[in-house]
Amino acid sequence: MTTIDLPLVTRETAAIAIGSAPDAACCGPLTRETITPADAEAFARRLKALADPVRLRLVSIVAASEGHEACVCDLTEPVGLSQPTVSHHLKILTEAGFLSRSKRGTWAYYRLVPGALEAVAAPLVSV
Amino acid sequence: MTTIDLPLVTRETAAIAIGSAPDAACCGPLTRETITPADAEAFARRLKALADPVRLRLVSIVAASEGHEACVCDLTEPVGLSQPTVSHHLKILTEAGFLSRSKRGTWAYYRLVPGALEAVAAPLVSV
DNA sequence: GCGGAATATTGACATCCGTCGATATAGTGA
DNA sequence: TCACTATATCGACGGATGTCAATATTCCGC
Repeated sequence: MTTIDLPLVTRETAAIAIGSAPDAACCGPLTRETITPADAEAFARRLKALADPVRLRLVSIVAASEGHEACVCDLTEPVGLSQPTVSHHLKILTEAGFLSRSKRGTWAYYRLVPGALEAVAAPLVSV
Repeated sequence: MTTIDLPLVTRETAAIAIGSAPDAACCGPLTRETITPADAEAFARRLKALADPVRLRLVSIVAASEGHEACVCDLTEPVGLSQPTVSHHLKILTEAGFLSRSKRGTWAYYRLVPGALEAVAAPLVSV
């Protein structure tokens, strides 16, 4: 069977998953007006998912892989960590909306969600 | 006396503090080629400094303040935390190169380092 | 120099996080 | 149905992190 698990859709990621304008991440530019506590909480949650050296490498490796996707077995060796740990990091990235998971056979293929990285970068740029 | 504490200059922040081209953050776009473990470590360290709701609010409040600077006494009440905790967060942001500290009298004024936020956002955008 | 105010540092505490080994789950092929 | 493979989940452990009260430090005005 072939199933596709889209990333967990929350109020923050809905705008990205649905529309074609991923710029509406969570909030306007940080430096224009003070961010609300709720928006800060949501934005911090997504940044935290990315703020780990292993997860940054996983995102980078997936994006640079053949067909822009990779299975867990392809990722374990490059990062030098156990399979459960790699699966754990991939789950965090998927739930944060950065990766999507599609299972084909016994393999689970992960790929970058288009616009997700740009969306999290948007509030950081002034103009 | 009046002293100015520039943010801690490391190999990662040196390019920002010195030059006028803050784009050379640490690495090229994440999605173009796989990031090196060392670059991932450095990039994660800077993202982690930003990935906290309180610190995001502090950055936002400082940037939106009069004269683009604020002292600790101005920041304690808005975030609703104790003075030591606010000083702790400001130290983390300063050491990560996002804020600079200048002491005038008993007060310590913090301001946003120009280009620091844009520099951390750069590796996340594809083009 | 002394008292007071603003800030930084210290020490303690609870919680969260990254990691692994062991195990469970799901799919394949014989 | 039965091994075998790939992946996910669980439980445990050590280390990092956010918070506060107490204290130290630094600076100003008198």
